[in-house]
Amino acid sequence: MTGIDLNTVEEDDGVAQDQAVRRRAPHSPSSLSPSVCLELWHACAGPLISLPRKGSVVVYLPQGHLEQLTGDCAGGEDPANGGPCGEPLRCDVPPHVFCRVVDINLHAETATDEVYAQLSLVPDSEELEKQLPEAELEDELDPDELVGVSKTSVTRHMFCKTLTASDTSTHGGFSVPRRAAEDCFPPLDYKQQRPSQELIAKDLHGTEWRFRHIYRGQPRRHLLTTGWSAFVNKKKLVSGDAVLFLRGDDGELRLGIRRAAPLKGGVPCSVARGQSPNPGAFSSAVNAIASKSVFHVYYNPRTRPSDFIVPYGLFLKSLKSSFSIGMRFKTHVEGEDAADRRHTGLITGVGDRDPSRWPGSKWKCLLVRWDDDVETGRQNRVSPWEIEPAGSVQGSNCLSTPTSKRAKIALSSANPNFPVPGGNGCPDFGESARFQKVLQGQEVLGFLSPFDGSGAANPQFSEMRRCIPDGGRHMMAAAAAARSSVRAPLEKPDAPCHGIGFGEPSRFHKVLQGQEIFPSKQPFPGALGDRQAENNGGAGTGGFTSSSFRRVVFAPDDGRTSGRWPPQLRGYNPLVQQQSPSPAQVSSPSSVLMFQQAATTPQLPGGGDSRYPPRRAGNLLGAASFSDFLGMHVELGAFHGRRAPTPASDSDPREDQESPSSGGSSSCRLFGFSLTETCQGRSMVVDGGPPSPPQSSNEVTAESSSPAVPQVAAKSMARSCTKVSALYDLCATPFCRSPCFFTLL
Amino acid sequence: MTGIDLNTVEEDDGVAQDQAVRRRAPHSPSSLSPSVCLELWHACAGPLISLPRKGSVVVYLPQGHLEQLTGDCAGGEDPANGGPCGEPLRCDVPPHVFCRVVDINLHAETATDEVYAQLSLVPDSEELEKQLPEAELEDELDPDELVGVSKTSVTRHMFCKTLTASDTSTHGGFSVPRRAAEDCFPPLDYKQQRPSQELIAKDLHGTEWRFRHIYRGQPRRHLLTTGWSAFVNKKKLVSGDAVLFLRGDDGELRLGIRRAAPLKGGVPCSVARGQSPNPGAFSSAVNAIASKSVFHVYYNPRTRPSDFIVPYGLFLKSLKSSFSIGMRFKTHVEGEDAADRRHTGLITGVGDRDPSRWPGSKWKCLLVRWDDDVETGRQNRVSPWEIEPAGSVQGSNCLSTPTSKRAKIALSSANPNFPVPGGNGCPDFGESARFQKVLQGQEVLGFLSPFDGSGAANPQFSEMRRCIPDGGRHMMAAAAAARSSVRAPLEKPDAPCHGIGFGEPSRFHKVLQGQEIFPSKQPFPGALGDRQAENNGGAGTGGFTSSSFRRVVFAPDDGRTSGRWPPQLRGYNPLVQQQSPSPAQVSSPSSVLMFQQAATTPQLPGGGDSRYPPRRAGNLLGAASFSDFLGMHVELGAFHGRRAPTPASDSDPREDQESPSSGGSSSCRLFGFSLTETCQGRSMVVDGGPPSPPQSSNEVTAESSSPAVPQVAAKSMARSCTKVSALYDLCATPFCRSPCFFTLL
DNA sequence: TTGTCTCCCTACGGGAGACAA
DNA sequence: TTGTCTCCCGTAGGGAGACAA
Repeated sequence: MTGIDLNTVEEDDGVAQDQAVRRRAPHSPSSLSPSVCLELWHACAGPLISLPRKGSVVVYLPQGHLEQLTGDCAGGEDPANGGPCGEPLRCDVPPHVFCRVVDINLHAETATDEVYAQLSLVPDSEELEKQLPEAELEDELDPDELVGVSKTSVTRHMFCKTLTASDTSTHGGFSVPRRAAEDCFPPLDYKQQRPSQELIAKDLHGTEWRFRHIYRGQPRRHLLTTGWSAFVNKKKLVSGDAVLFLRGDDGELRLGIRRAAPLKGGVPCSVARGQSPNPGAFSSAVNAIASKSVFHVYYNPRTRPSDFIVPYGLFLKSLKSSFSIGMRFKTHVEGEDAADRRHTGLITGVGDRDPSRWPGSKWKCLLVRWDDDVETGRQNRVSPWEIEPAGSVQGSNCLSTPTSKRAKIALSSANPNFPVPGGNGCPDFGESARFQKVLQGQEVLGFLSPFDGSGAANPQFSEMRRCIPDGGRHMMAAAAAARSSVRAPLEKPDAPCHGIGFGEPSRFHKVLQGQEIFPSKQPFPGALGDRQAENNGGAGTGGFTSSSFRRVVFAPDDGRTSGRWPPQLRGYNPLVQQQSPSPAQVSSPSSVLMFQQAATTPQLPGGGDSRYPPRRAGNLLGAASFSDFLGMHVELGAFHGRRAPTPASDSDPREDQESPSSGGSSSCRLFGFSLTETCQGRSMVVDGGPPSPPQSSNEVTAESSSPAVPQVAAKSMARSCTKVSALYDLCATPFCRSPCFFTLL
Repeated sequence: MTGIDLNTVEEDDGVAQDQAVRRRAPHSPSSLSPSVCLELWHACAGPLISLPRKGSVVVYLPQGHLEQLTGDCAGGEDPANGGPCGEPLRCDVPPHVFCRVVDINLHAETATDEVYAQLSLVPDSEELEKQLPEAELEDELDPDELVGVSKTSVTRHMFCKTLTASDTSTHGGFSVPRRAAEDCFPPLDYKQQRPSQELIAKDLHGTEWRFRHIYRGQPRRHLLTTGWSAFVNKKKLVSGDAVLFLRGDDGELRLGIRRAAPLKGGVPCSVARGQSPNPGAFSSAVNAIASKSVFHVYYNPRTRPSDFIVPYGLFLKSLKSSFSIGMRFKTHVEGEDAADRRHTGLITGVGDRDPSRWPGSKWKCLLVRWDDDVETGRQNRVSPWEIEPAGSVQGSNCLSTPTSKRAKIALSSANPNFPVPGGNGCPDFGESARFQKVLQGQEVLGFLSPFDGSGAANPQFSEMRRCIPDGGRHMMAAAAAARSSVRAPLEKPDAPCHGIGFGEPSRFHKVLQGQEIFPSKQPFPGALGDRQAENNGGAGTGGFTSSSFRRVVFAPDDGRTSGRWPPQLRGYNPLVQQQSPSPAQVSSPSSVLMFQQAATTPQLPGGGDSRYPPRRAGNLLGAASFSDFLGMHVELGAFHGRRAPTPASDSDPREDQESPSSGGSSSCRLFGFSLTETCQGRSMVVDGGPPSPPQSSNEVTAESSSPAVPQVAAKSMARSCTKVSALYDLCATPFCRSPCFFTLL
């Protein structure tokens, strides 16, 4: 009311009665503007959303597609009925169609702001088959950027808050968490008795929203008042939904929504997306496959994952895996109604789901019996890439055999909910409720302390690697799938695998709910403060020495490129890796999540608010970067879940020293796996030849285009990537199980 | 507030928060309920809306269809560019496809309440060609009911009011015109100090709306208060929109909307109607034609008329008409932006619009130059059925030659805006603004005094009939259409044309705006009152003697069967015709239109409110019946427009005597054309044989199945119908030009 | 630090008669 | 007869500090 242009509640249905309030940005009429909105899109989609990158290869399973389109994927039915075979649909397509992702378009529903993506696929099997032997791992490691992700995107500050009842009530405004306001909003003139300003934020559609931002009350707090209720009403926000603010480097505010539940009563998605009815979608796909032309699938982060589009690497891995009757497995099944749960079961059969139409299809080729039969309606058929072998196995899967070291580490964890760092080769997710939260799409912050600095033994690593079967590699375009054969990929099975810690348990818990604050007004200093130095020496995490390297680490565009190797994994100069800062102090539990990415103007850690010590390297990855880890190729979320939080408390970084995995060595590590040592001491066997350097190496170098970065960094990177690919094979964890949440609406 | 269940303003987008307010009628879940909603549909569509009846034959012009779908109908382009021929669309369909209307489904947009109809067409050329020689006129006169129109539909009372600013303001309710309230709403207990009641009305979707109806104020007036603003908000009504209430015989209230302008910001119609995109619509039509299977076109009363579906009869007539270069014509062109205007022009060329793809097509085969070139964007090509020969003709079109009498009559009109009754054979529309209103879909009440009671000569009629060219009759299913041959339509250009009066000018004006009240709480008495008798003698209009005849006139189902011959024209017993009542006094100008159709309980004209004298026959037709005249076969609106209002003032029926056209003769007349006289003195030349009696004659007789109606009435009717069919041929007036407003969305 | 509550106050809008076209 | 105005009044809801978790 103090001179600020007030927003009024507008009527619905597009009859804008108050044109002055919401103004469409002239430069972004209807599609998403390239840079900021990409970040916003991913922020709204949630960190678990991974998209294949443009140019990557996926496996399209028409059988699964058809089942989903015909609503026949409910599962739990008699497996003998053959699924949707009764229908007179032409299905003269192979069961596995290799496709190249030629385009990815990010969209947001006009009515609901719900984000979705359209993937354009082109059948591409011949080329793939030719390239297979060499391209296999390369493909998994290909660090190309996700399409559309701006490489020049810049530092952003953002926060995400789940709306409270007060936030959505008609009577008040929006209570802005203090640090969020300080970090994302322009500073107020606190000298005034009741400082206030007008904020203008653009949503995904480029529509401007104006809010009065005031700092008042006793005690003082930040509030959005005028304009807020209009926004709530217009977006039909309810308590439980989350809003996120994102500040670009230019100071421009972006505003996103993540709803707790899909907005009811809206236009059906298929209509809103101009999608033809279901049967047509499939037939068009079939036609496109026959003519090797492009077809489209829609990706909705909200809908139940469907695995009829599988990342190439994951599919390869599932082919390599040997699943035999009697083998126990575990997976993560997302029920339609209940929260996500982790389930285990027993493989009771292996066979085609539709022998007549798609013989040899891997789609739902495994018959399983779940341990908890109480929950009916669960599918008794799964696809190989949906599951992973579990603990006590009758079959011969070495993944289930933890090394003695790991077992010891795991046992050292007093809290079963938070397994000790390092985990084991067949990791346990611990208490499932945590993952529940994670899988609901709440934020997961980067708790990956990339490397713990120890160059300890890595035989375990190669050992596990050796166990990965690679049979089925030649079944690529197969109409008949073979059972996987065992193959030893690594000659040195004892690669070290040191885990790194998460934060202290409660914090970890909160973060998994997406409510954690990662406070830091400015990114991390070029020079290390005391606590950082302490971390470097004690916990073995490295600090940064130059902002250019930091930029490599935090490159925000990477933070949006789910399904890709995050820069940290593409290759890492050990020098750089030793300089990761220590984690910042974690604020009290709240429903606010803050993202902190790269800073253009590095600051001393002690600068700003000294109450918040610099964060450690793991945190530096940030939620956005962490979402990379949940991508298709490296489902690092699995690692994440397996990891125990680091014993180091944020309030006392010295606790890092107590981490069993932080042995003080300075080797390059990833989640406790010492990558550098693996590279140094052992040679990796990558299918008949040295690993080809990832394409991205130069790119990353160029990105962090400091002349100080030698070309050798790229080579190191390449080796690291190779190791990571081995890691990837180890990571067929529940997070990997549903790597892509594709759905054709 | 007095115990009535209040409606609250609900939120939009279907998230019904107040379920109690709007309740979906259990028996009409989503489609229109048969009886009441049919009337409501037509009421909402407006009286100018004419649909072909089920089973009738139309001509489908794929060329026009395609042009509309591809947005190529804007016209005004260089005619040499050939239109949309550049596109690679298959067009192996004949230019004229005769189709039978196998189904008509009435719909209403969920979001906007906008009414539309879906027509199901089946190509039917062979049958037609066989039946042509005999079926030609029969088809035109076929009095079958419009599909779905219940023949048992009963008396309804309805009114339509254009909303005022007060009606739509947030501050008040809806001011109900007194007579409307008394006629349509249940009576209030006027003994109370402030009588009120709750009204429940269902809209087109069956949704119930509740309103508090109160009678208060000083002076007293009827108001809808509580619930009204909710309705206004929900329907997004604005000042200028019209609401109509319709009371069924069961007392059930129906509620419709007729918007002044299409609701902006709504869902595109094509989406709302589940219609595939444009190109698909055409190809499906093409396929259906090839396979002689059904296809659908959508009819939207709001959209710009498109003539790619033409009534069979009209098409035939256009084939018979001779259009030659240099001939002047007139038409009614509805501009996209401006109001509807009448235009004249000169035919400058005759030739195929797309010689390569549709040689011989009549579609836009006439090149024209408009008289007023100022308005750009006008199509310089028209189809023959869009125009009519106009005044000064180089060709030999008798229609353009006014009789001396008519000229005299026209001159006798002091007010050029309201030409005297009778008009002339080549009528002038007079001031176009009036017709603007009519064509905007506002109500047009029945000003047709069907027959003036005299059984006088009808030579003029047969003369006109004789003039009907029959060339082109054998071009029916032609892929190559022949140019129509020139032929002298009338041998006696000076046939008498006696007009009958409309109301007094201002009233006429109001009615053309659709705002006239035709007050009468109950239909018209069996016995004539004084004024009625006065009218009968003076103006030559007949009064009714029995309610059964009256029922013929007012049959409500007829009022919904646009595009058919109204019963009055199917055949009329002169005895009956002499008994048409005189017009009731017209109330003061208002924005209310009341419909009064057949009454089950006849009342004395002097009964009820004596301030409102009985109406004359012309008014008795009522708007609903009048809409028949605007149908495809007889676009009587043209006549109507041509007619001058009767000089007889409603307040003084004796003025009828002053009408130059009501010269006291007692001949059977239609809009000044003495039908009986025409029929008697001249023989009709109908293509090698006497005119076959229209099918409708018996039917009408049966409809007015009073035993008092002798069979001779049917014969007389037949003759009248024949005459009318000749009239029809004469009536290729602007109203005829766009007889069907078909559009494929 | 922030969610919720209560108080205060304004604006909106519904209902009524007044008044005039 | 009815469109508009103005008055009256109830209520929704926005903004503020109080208070407590």
